[in-house]
Amino acid sequence: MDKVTTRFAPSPTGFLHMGGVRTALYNFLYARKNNGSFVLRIEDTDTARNREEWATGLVDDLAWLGLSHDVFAKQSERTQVYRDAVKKLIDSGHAYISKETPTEAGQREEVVRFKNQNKVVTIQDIVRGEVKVDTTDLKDFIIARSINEPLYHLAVVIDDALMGITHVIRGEEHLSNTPRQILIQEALGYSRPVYAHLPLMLANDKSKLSKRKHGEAVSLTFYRASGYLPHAILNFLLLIGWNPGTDEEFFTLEEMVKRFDLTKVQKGGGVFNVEKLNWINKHYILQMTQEEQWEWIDRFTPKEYNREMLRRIQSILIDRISAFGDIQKLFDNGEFIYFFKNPSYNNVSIAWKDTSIQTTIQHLQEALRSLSEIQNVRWSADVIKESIWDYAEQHGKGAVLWPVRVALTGSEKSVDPFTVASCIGQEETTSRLLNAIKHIS
RNA sequence: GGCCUCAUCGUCUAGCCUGGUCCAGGACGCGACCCUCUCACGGUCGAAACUCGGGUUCAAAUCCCGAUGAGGUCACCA
Repeated sequence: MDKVTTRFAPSPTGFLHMGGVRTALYNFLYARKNNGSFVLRIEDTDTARNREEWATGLVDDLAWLGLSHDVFAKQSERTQVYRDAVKKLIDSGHAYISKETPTEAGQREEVVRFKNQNKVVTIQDIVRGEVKVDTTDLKDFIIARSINEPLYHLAVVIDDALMGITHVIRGEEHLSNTPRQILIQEALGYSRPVYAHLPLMLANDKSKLSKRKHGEAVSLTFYRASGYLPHAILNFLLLIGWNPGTDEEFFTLEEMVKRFDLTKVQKGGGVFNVEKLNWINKHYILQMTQEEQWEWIDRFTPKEYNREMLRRIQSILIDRISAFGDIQKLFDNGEFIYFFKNPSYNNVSIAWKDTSIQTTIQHLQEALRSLSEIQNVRWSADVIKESIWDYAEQHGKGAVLWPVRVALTGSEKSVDPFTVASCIGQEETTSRLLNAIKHIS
């Protein structure tokens, strides 16, 4: 039996989108599972729309995801192969040169059309089962703009055959195109690969995920830039359209390879839902070591934020984010900025509920007093808490702790006062308490 | 519009092939409560679905037919 060979064949006309990533993943997994070969083929026959940087980006994105390929090819470097095939088709009477009247700029006066025999094609699709299509209404479709310029369907068929692709795993949008490819395939005397048409990756409105319609948030680039982990993305995408039939949700790449099974692929399209991605990403962030987390935090946080403080509040940050890009969003929203600069008390009430100003000042002064008794070397959240806890319990935790916390943060919502105090240090804590007292006096 | 595909909680889905164990299971999200000075985390509990109509059968989410709905595709794009 032939060695299992799959391929991912994107065209470099834009960013790699999430549907494409899943297609790549499934192809990769199926090849690896069967000790086969995974081909990455850049489909750049449309010279007008291709751009080299997109091709480079595609390769880079796949590498970042860890979806390594065994064979790399570019259609633009294979023109001779296509030319030979076109000649062969014409010589054998399966295709002919046709005179045309161009209706748009760039169109040729002569193109190569396939001579359609109008037969019924029956496809055995792994995920869809048997699909029968009458190819009559395809007419004599165009397969090349000229002998040197093959069109998509022709190039795909030739490449798949010559590269020994055994399994064509691609999105359902190609199901309708399959009959015409099979026609070309048969005319060229190639054997037919196994087809598996994957359910579509849908947007919230249930239509096919597309950049034009749904914006940047459909491209891998967006998630990469937002600090999502490559493996979390793969794990998330894996589960849209496939599942192991158990309740398991997390898989290492090795487990994916071992468990993946084309016959368990879903038929219905699946909506790309970010909440679940966030949850999976968070799960993997929590699995990282502190050092690993730090590398990402450092990379995704603007330089102006003090790294020493950033390190101190690492676990707090990790607690609040689902992707590393969220850190900047948090800071941009004004959250946690009290770790980096003095708070202002202008838009916040320092006193707790209906506690009087007098009493609040008393509490703040008491906090100041007991905190000043802590030896600087012992300055830590636990010690700080211990030093004011009894007093707070006696006089009402809200009445005491709220003003202390607001004095330190200038915010109604924040991390607890003990942690904040321990992070900003004894001197700064003292200074902020003093400022707060001054502010309400 | 022609052709093709699909149809279980808001979303991802298990179950469907091999009808009964399903007044339909899990997860995300959501809600409530607990924890708690606030926020977040965490814990507990909860609401939430078999598109509709026929048929087959003692019995249908599961099989058959039809309707409806949704999506895809019909380029000298891929």
